[in-house]
Amino acid sequence: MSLRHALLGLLSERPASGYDLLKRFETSLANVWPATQSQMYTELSKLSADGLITVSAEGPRGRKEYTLTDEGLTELRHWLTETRPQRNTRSDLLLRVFFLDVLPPEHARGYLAWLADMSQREYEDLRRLEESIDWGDDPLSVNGRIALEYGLRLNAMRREWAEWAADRIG
Amino acid sequence: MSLRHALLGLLSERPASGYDLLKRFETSLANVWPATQSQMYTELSKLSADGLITVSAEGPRGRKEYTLTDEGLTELRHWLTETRPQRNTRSDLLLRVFFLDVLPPEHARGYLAWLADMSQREYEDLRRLEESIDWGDDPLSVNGRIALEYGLRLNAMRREWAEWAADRIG
DNA sequence: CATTGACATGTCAGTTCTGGAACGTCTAAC
DNA sequence: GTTAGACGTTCCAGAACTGACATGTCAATG
Repeated sequence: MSLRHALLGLLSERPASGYDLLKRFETSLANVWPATQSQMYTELSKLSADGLITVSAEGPRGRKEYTLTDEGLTELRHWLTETRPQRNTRSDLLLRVFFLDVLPPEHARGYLAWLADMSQREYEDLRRLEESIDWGDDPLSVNGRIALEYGLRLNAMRREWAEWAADRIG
Repeated sequence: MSLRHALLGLLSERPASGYDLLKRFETSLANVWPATQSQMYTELSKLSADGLITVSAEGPRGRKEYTLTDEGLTELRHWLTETRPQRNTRSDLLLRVFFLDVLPPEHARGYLAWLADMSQREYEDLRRLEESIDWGDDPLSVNGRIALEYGLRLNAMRREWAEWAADRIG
């Protein structure tokens, strides 16, 4: 149900079309809330029907530019302040750990080593991303930087943990 | 699609009924892969229809005990070795961070402070859980301990990050 | 013997999500 | 001119998931 709020959030910065939002998603929110194209267009229609956003302009190729309404902004604020994240996140990654013993130890260690590598690679990708961005003082920069820092710390922690875990097996 | 594998994994330890699995889930896997009762019974039926598990005994009150078949074990091993976790996990928590600037700074800091507290509480809960369990040398203890350690490290990291982030705002 | 609570399964309507297919338009480059 | 590629939207079948409701049995307690 939070794709809704992700879209409201993006539109709170500036008006955009579904296509624009799709692009913005790819380069930012996709990491924390993956969504497909069909899901986004569907959700935009619903948001529009619910009056949280409105078609503020139509461009070439049937382009529809959506703008956040006051009601939409209220809903976004409400979501941020009155509701708390609750859904336990699913982790395919950790689920596997529970059943590692059905594999021979060297395979299990192999999985953990792969995890460590993957975390390291993601860490480096994020570092490069961090360096490639011209961080300003604007709100989006501050928030984006904070979210990115979370990713950095997560991947660092994950790598260390995977290495620690590999040692415990066998 | 991984509830399937969670169930296969649990059944690889020993045969169990849907009800048994439900209980086992609550106390272990629920943290990494939440699932409802209806989902589990539905999935058990499908697994049985697909020949990955089989009804090995029927008990009182319509109890059906399921046992992993060879085919099921093969599928479990295949999942563990041949496939890689890919789905980016959704994080309601991080999603909010992106839009924190629509709130006044003190509210934003309040959210991060709440996050830090929550992480601290979860950390302590896990510590208590860790101490309450009699960890043996069996495979499940080893794996469970490893998964728990992940939770500990994650919450520790999250708390530090939230405190760091609160400092950056305003 | 009545009741409570754990045991035990099944079904269903409604929603969300996935992974595509389909369709059409504009622009720049060749 | 035409064609490739970016732009742009809509629809859909099927799977997964949620949050109930429905139904009944067995064992122990009072």
